[in-house]
Amino acid sequence: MTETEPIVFIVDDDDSVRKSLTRLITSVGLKVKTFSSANDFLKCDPYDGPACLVLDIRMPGLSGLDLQAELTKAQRTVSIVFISGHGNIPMSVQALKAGAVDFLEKPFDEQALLDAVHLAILKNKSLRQAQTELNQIQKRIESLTPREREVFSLVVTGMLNKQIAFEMGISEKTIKVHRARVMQKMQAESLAALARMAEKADVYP
Amino acid sequence: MTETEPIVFIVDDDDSVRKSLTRLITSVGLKVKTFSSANDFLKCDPYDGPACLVLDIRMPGLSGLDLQAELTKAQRTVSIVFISGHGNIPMSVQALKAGAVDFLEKPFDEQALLDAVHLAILKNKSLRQAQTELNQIQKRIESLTPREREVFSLVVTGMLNKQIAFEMGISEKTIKVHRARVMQKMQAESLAALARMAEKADVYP
DNA sequence: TAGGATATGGGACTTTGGTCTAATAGGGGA
DNA sequence: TCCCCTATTAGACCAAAGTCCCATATCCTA
Repeated sequence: MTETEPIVFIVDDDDSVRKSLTRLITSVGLKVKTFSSANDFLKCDPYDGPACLVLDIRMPGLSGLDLQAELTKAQRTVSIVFISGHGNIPMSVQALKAGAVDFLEKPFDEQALLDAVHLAILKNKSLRQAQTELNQIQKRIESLTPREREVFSLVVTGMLNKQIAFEMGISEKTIKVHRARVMQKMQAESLAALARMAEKADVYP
Repeated sequence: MTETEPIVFIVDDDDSVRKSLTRLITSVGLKVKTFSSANDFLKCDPYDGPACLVLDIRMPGLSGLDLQAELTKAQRTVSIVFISGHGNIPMSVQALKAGAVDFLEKPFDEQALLDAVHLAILKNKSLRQAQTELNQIQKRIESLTPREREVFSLVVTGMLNKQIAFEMGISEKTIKVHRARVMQKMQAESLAALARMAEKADVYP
């Protein structure tokens, strides 16, 4: 597994802002890709790696907040640092409540922006990691047959095969069969590992 | 276990604001307690139940943000809804980054405030619940002897007693003894339950 | 209609975990 | 000095889980 390089996306309709941001961010060795509108960014291929988005609030067409909403809807995980020339409090509140990493006013302190970008990349990395892990677990759960899923959810509560058999009204022998398949399909080498997966996938109420 | 009643604390130096807020919030059946300064609130006994704090930003003495910082430092879990007459973007950003539930500008929409308060109470409830659960688990972990803790962390990775014994260079028999004590002290009725506790307490890297 | 996936079970066997009793040994506090 | 906690181990035994190999009965699809 190669460590993918982080990319900083910049979406701002102002050409000079894009240029100065690019200069600033590339100066610390980060890769940059710029877009002059939210729609351009939405049209581009979702980047499969740690990504940060430096996003202007006020733009013709889709606004920064609109873009944020679209990305959330499309389940594209980018960590956003907002920059605004004429923002207001409700905007900043909405942005942060929707998960933005920071919200800076123009003219911003260069170091503050770089800090925010680095933090966003870090957060994005761990977010992506947690997400892919969860996806894998859920995909495995989907590969279970209905009966296996039933056994799975009872097993991870700590019930004995005997008890599960009674609960489901079938033989303990059959539970063993299902259970073995669950362990195999979930790729769990131990009950402890299975329980951890269940915990992450929120199988418990 | 009796369900403790939620309380809405109001901290604002303006008498008339306190009064109108109290009227509004009690009108939906919530209990209210008011304070005219941040220090007064800090001096009062930490309430052990779901709590929401409606907090003014600008006040003589400690500001709302100062109070938020103090509460965080003191590990007092209250969910905060900020209200501000003369706030600005950096303030709102700081407040939300520090975990505030909402940040409303005066004059605020009454329904918006009530919604925020209700949301804050909900969040506070689940926060408190997760916290007390975590505390219990950590207290139990602390009650383990060093050797037991070692066995604990190896057990929850799914290792067999035999493997743990080899890893620790002692007899499998001893592992069984430690393991039994771990289950007892952690109040886990099954390996699955133990693994879930370990997951919550972040025993894994 | 043949084959695959699913669900169900039995028999026989091994490994693993849990429990009970009992014992030894060192460190530290009353 | 004596007792408690901690750590260590043994033997005996039972319960639980996992693993073979096997068989039957659906249901759905190619």
